[in-house]
Amino acid sequence: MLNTYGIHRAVAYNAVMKVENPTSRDIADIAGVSQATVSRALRNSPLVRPETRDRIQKIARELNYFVNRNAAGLRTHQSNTIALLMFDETGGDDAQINPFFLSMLGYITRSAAGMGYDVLASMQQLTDDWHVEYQASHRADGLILLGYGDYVAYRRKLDALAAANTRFIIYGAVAADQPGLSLGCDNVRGGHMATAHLLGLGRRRIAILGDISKRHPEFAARHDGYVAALDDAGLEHDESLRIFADNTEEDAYRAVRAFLDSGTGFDGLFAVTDMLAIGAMHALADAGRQVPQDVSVVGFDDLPRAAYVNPPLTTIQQNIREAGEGLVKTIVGLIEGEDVASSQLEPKLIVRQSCGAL
Amino acid sequence: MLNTYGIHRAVAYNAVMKVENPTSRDIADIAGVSQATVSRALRNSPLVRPETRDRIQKIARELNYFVNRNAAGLRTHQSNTIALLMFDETGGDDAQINPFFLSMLGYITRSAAGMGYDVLASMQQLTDDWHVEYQASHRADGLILLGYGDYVAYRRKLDALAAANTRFIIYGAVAADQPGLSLGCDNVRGGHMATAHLLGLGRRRIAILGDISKRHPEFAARHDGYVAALDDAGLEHDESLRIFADNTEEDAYRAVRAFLDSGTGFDGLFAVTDMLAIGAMHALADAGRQVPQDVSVVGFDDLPRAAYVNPPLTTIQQNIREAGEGLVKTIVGLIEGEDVASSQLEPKLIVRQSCGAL
DNA sequence: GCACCGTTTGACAGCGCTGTCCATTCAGGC
DNA sequence: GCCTGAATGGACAGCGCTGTCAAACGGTGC
Repeated sequence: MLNTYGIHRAVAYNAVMKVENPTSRDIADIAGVSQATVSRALRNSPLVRPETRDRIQKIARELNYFVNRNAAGLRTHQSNTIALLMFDETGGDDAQINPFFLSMLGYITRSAAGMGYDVLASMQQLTDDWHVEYQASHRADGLILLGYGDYVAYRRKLDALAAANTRFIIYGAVAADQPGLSLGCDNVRGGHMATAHLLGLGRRRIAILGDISKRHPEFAARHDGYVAALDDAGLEHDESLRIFADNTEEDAYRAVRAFLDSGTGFDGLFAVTDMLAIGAMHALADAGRQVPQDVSVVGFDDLPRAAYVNPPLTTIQQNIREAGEGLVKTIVGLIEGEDVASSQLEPKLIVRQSCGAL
Repeated sequence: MLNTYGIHRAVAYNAVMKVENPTSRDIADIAGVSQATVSRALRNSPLVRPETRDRIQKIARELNYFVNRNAAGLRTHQSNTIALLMFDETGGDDAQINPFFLSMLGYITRSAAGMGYDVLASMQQLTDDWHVEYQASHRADGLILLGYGDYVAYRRKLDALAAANTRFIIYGAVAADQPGLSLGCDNVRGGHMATAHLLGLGRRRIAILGDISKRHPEFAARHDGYVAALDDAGLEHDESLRIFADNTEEDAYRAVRAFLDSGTGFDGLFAVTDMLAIGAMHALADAGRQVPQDVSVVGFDDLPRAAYVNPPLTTIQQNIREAGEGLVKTIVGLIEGEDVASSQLEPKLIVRQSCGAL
């Protein structure tokens, strides 16, 4: 390949000859215009005459030419890429990851593509500061964090990101003094809905299942909604109806079995996630309790499987599509200098057969 | 920010001052070496004295400097990125996507990270030639394709990729004359294992559930294994025991209900995926058939939920971890000019309670 | 003291693109 | 015919890095 201008490799182009890894200069030589004009034409600049533009674009298409993103990115100081970081703090067992994330990933990549952005995906345990690097190295213009697991453990990261001036948005976990943008479902409202539904069916002894500590702000918020609903109904909330479980099906199973063994009476159960609800329903079934007659169960998330467990699970749906699209729209807005803010999405009660009137 | 050499913005550096978006030149000025030396030091070149290297790296760390990937990529003509394209041809309902993919994604991103590569994720319906662009635009050095759905529909894409000299590897779908590299589970062997297991339990009327047409080469291969196992046992395979279903739980449910209504007798069922098996088990239960007594069921994939359905599902496990890591290792090998080849992974029979002796 | 050599560093070009500034062209008005 | 201004395209610099080549440096042996 000659690169001496004037004897450029593509000058001798004709309909037959193809250039192997064409650059905009090759296209320019073939089209008989300057390289700058090619650049403009391909970005649909109004500065080039439509006929010229079309001719150039046609040649580019024929030669399978695409703008070199490294060069463009170097020049413009942006990558048109957002990094999607999935924090996996459940202990590293991939098989247990909430399939919810996969749907989200789909909506995120598609709506990012629609806005001209690529998505760099990463799933890791928390190590030191790998996440700061994405923006500093110009690989991504902004970050979306899908935190899953222990909030306390990654709160430090949020502070580090904020300190490094990184543009980021976090899904779900929202604590009052948290830096950066966030988007999540209105967990308080969701918890309220779930509990109010059980109350509406005449249930009075409603247990809550999950880790509602500060480690999981979203679960804690669901608990707040639960308490508020009880309060609205004029009921005290009974601390003995709190069942702790890590967010896995197995742990929920164990916890509910143990709770049943303890003999505490209850007629309703609000599990802070569907995975927990499903584990709980197995435990109830294995202990000979009828769902929904003896105990009515409400979950949270509306996993695909929620509709197929036995009985089908009443749950609170997070609008995954809105969430994914909202995350992208917000982070892109932040990148492009618009005025954006954190927001919450409305949860929705999905009624199925795991709840019944007393 | 002054960029005139000699009055460079970072020249006046002292322990307190920090540069905002440092470049290697800033580091050089501060360290009192040339920019080239900084570049070398950060890549651990043996050409720089260890003390100099350490000093430079320390400064870089302090200033939160990271190599600009666009600039490096422009210079070296590579991006150290692989694109992961998830073909979604199931009709676009994200909720039904196989959670299998999510685990895979985890292994892929982690092993890519371990080899110094980032992963660009994309989930799309098939459009024209978007996937060719990744390499041509220097956004990715190679592609991993996780095809899901209709093979016929994306076979055209594989040919286009091959024609454009794109480096790619496809997971799962393997047809004899297919271009490019592939890695998948040995589906014939898996189908054989599943069927042989049922035969070993005394089952003789074994139905097969799924779309085993050429649209799904991996399912067709599982069917081949099924036929081979029957053959090994001296049994004819009975075409009336083929139950067609799209790869969703609901469709499997409907198909099996219809099959039961048709009155064809059977005592074993090999579902070509776990999702199908789960739908089938619901259908059997709702029709009053006992699993495993009346009908023993084997699935394929070993989804996380397979262990938690009722009864727990006997299935063929694809080693997702090996698969994810193998895909990355192979595509990186291809990118870096090593001698790599397509390969198949050994499936494994996971025995649970959905099968029993007759 | 000097030529020689290995080690370490610096100077420099240029990867392919975009944005700025300048040159050319042409239509229309005088 | 000449001037003006809009429309169109070209020249050029430089984004931040890496690889090549050459220079400087500090021993070593004669």
